[in-house]
Amino acid sequence: MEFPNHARQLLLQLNQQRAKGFLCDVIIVVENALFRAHKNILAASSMYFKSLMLHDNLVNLDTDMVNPSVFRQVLDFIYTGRLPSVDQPSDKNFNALLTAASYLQLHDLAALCRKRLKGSENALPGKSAVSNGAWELHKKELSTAVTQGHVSSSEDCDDAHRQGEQLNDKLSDDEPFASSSPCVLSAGQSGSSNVGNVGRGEEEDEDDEDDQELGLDLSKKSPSESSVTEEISPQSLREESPQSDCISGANSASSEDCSTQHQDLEGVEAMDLGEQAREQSQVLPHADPPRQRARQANRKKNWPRKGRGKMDAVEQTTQTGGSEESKVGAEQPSSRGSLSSDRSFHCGEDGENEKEHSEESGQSEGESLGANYVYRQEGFEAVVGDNLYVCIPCGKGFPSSERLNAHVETHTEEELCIKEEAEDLSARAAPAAGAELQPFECSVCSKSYKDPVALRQHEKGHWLSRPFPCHICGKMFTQRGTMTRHMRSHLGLKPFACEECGMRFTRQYRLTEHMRVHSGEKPYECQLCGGKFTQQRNLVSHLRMHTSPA
DNA sequence: CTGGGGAAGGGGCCC
DNA sequence: GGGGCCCCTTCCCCA
Repeated sequence: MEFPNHARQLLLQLNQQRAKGFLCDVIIVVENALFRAHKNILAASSMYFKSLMLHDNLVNLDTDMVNPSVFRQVLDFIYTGRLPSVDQPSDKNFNALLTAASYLQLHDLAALCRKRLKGSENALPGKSAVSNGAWELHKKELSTAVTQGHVSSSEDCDDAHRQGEQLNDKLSDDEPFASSSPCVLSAGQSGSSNVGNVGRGEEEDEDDEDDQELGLDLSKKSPSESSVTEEISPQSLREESPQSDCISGANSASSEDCSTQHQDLEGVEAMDLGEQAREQSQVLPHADPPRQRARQANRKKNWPRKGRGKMDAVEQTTQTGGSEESKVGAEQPSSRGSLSSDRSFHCGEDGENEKEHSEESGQSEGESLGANYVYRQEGFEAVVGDNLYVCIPCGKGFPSSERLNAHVETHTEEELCIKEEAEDLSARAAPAAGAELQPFECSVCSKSYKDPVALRQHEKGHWLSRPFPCHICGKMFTQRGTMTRHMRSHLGLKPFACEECGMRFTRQYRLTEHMRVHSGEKPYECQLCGGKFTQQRNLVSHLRMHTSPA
């Protein structure tokens, strides 16, 4: 007995989830475009992806091999088994697709492209026939992988390699990049990052130092993490909550999906989100092993339970089948001056939703205004065409962040001063009649304005000194390093692992600090009372207690 | 309920 | 660009 459309329905759902960013657990970076997807699906489609998905939530692809528009088609193919909905796909397009498919070891897509290219030499083959053939092959392979359950992160390299050989046998062709052995690529299993390796083709090099040569390498590794590299980062589950799907504007998920995703998914999510969340936690019963171990260790050693704030909140909502909204609430940035980052990106077609979320979460209009202060990402094509990076002050669009940054520098300080003065004057001229009349406060300097337009005008000045935007949330940073570090937290990349308890950190310093928990070292001593502390910041906090008036 | 301590997250800044 | 450190902040636990 077999339900005939089961695999197809499953893929359809997955593709819709991708369109929504729901449960997406990996981000693929292609030039300036970010694509969200499911590790399972990518790993089931390509040995190359499979080897990369084990350890990284961020994959950086070689832009010589694939560009954003081609990868979009590739991704559509992976999720649908169909060629992209291009009216008249040119041979050039198929060549680009073939290159990308070969590079990514998507053998069925490569075969399809070759078939199409060969066919075009004679006569155009029946498109539907080709698509159906591809679909049958694709469906068979994917459904097998999917029904096996979650692609085990601990699945060994031999298995991957075996399957790769099978695929290669099946499609034994002159794959230009098929020699990229997954086993070599997955050197990360022994502790090195794959992010930087992506796209290096046959020039594999296990030297860690080379890992950072390409693109964004946010995954700097701990010197010793062999014991934990195979775990799914709990952060990845948190960070890539459905609310983060704004990035999935880049996913496109083909126009037909976008047009239907709301109808289809709203029902699904309204009814089943909690169920799915529960299922997710069932699939990953040890979704947070490092922390669990840490807590166990704490209990064992009678340490206080670790307070993890936001993560705990998310964990609770997940365990109880919490709604998307509740997760968002738990994820709100708490730091001062935050530009409401987690709300500030959204699907291009989802503007209404963003408004709804803002209202639901009780933000003031001024807060939600932060949503406008982002560099345009993929998904905003309808607004700014190819120039996705927009200079806020002057509104000009640029095709890349680099071009935008170069442009931003052309705004002179003089120009800024004039603007600032004008803003100050208008601010002073406004009646000082209390917060009700000036409810829009600058997130940087706390100046208040009576309307969002004035506030926005004022805040422009701040951004020019913050030339490094986060490509995920749009938040601006003064230094590239800070932005990179910030990106790590988005992506759940915590390369520094504690050998004792498995807890992971985004910064080496944090790990050093944390290790004192295990060693019992308390190097910071209060000169007034002799109290000792593991963290200097806690000593500072403690000293305030001494100095503050009783 | 409250305040203090422990532990952790994030941003700024300097080197 | 990365490391180290500082600051502010949050959350949890416990007395």
